[in-house]
Amino acid sequence: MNKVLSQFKALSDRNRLRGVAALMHIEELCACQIIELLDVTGATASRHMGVLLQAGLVKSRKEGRWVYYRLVDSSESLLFQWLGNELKCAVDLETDRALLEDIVACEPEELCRRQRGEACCPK
Amino acid sequence: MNKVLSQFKALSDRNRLRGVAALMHIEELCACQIIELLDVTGATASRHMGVLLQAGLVKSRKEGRWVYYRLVDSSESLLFQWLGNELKCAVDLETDRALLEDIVACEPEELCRRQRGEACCPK
DNA sequence: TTGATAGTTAGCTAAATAACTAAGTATAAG
DNA sequence: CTTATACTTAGTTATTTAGCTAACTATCAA
Repeated sequence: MNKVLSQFKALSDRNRLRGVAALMHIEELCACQIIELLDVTGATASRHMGVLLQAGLVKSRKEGRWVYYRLVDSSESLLFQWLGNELKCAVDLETDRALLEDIVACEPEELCRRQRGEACCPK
Repeated sequence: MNKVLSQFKALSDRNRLRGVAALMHIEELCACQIIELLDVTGATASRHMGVLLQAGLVKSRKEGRWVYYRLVDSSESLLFQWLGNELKCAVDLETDRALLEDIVACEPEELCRRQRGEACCPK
């Protein structure tokens, strides 16, 4: 039951759940995109994604300096089906969904530039 | 997403998950049976069941001095289906399942007698 | 090779939480 | 009415954890 427990623990944090919800919409997100979405430091985002990785809910791939995350293959499981249904109508995720649109409109490079204070793409 | 979050939080504690797992086997359990299963004080068991109640995962009914718990009606949901599947093979729940058999073999009255130190039913 | 950048790890602090004991509430029994 | 009993609530303590800053690693560019 340790695996199940670690998965519930991973999903029982608001920011991590927001990250998972985002990945149910966008398929793949760069670390810097998650930082932008959650509005936390890179360190915090990294640790959150680490928890999701450890729990086996998310996988990552590294491409140059960038790390990309997506849901694991078993994300068709009943758990994710249930979660998708529950979150479908979540009012408090609407701002996230809008924010996500802006975020994916940016290339990671531009986003990172923005994050270190240099003016960049729309919004 | 607050409801989902509270459900994940409720399920992300080992003792609460053990309680839910037990209720997936037995249908209805008295508070004193849960105390016995988890081997915690009454206060602790009560608070745990309170969390599960608040999260809408469990319901309770009072009968005289006894309080009985069972899963909510929607326990056929995909979440519980998934959970049932995951826990089916959980090795570390086997002792719980054996313990449960002993526990339900006792009437609550006998069990409570045992809990306050008086000798009682088998085991 | 040197410097910049994306992300992770380490160390710290503040907040959340699980456990206990003790006090309180509600029901049954004498 | 009084006492015992089943459970809950309040208050305390110890552990866990989410957040930050700072230091570190790895990759890219000049």
